[in-house]
Amino acid sequence: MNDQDRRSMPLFAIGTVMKLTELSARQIRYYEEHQLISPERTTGNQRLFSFNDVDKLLEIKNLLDKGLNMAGIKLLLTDKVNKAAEKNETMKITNKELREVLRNELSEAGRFGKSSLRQGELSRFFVKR
Amino acid sequence: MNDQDRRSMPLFAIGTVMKLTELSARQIRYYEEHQLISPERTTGNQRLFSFNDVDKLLEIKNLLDKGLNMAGIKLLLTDKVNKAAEKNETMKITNKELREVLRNELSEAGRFGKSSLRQGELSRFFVKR
DNA sequence: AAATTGATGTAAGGTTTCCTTACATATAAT
DNA sequence: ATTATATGTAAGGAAACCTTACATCAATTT
Repeated sequence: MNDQDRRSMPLFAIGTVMKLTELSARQIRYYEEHQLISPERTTGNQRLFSFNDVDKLLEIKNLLDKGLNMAGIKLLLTDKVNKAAEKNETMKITNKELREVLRNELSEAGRFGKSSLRQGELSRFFVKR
Repeated sequence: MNDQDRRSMPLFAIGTVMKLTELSARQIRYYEEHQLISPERTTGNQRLFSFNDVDKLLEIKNLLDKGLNMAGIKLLLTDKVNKAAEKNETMKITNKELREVLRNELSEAGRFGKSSLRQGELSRFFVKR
């Protein structure tokens, strides 16, 4: 079993994810509805989230705090742009530029919630190689 | 938040732990009853297990496979012996000897279950420093 | 300004998972 | 043979989760 397998293992119930991310169940389900995440299900249809899912949710939260809407967040998180970028120089630049543009359009922001876990932090559960 | 905090965070419902360890709920609760683990609880009294708990359960499973009984496992896992050993040369030796004795009393063992996760493996979720 | 859209709250009714307690069982120890 | 150990199983109840639907409130659009 490699890291990627571990990161995508269905582990957490939604209650745990709520605490981990400080998002409401409504929000989490809403983001799933809009295909930002797609947690596995138990045989009884209950959601089980992976580390990847939680990391994504933390990133979503981060971008929400900065004022982005679903569309923007989707653009930044969606495979389309980011994954394509990894394999394509031109895309990579486009992606970078996109991030810049979005970043510049942000309100100066800065006020953080009282989140106990910051975006990307859960990743440290994993071994970096 | 440091590694130890992360390792002891209450994260997993018992169903998840069952899959992770391939132990029955009955077994897991039994080991708690006998103070081998002590998972947190939700406000509604449902168990939430940490990485440490799961790692311990995997170790318990390992020792079970080797024919140890609760008493032996308890000796090997319990703070008393191991933690004390870290700080005391004499104890350390005693502990080592104890391990030897127990090891020698094992049936030659060897047959493993079809466990998808081996003892210690979950630890790799964490950063080793 | 009024209507629409986007994002989240909340409530109802139902299902699944988990809880404890208790008793059954099989193997091992005495 | 009896007792102890470790686990299975079942019952009844509580907690957590599910979907659906409607409410709300801010931001857009008309």
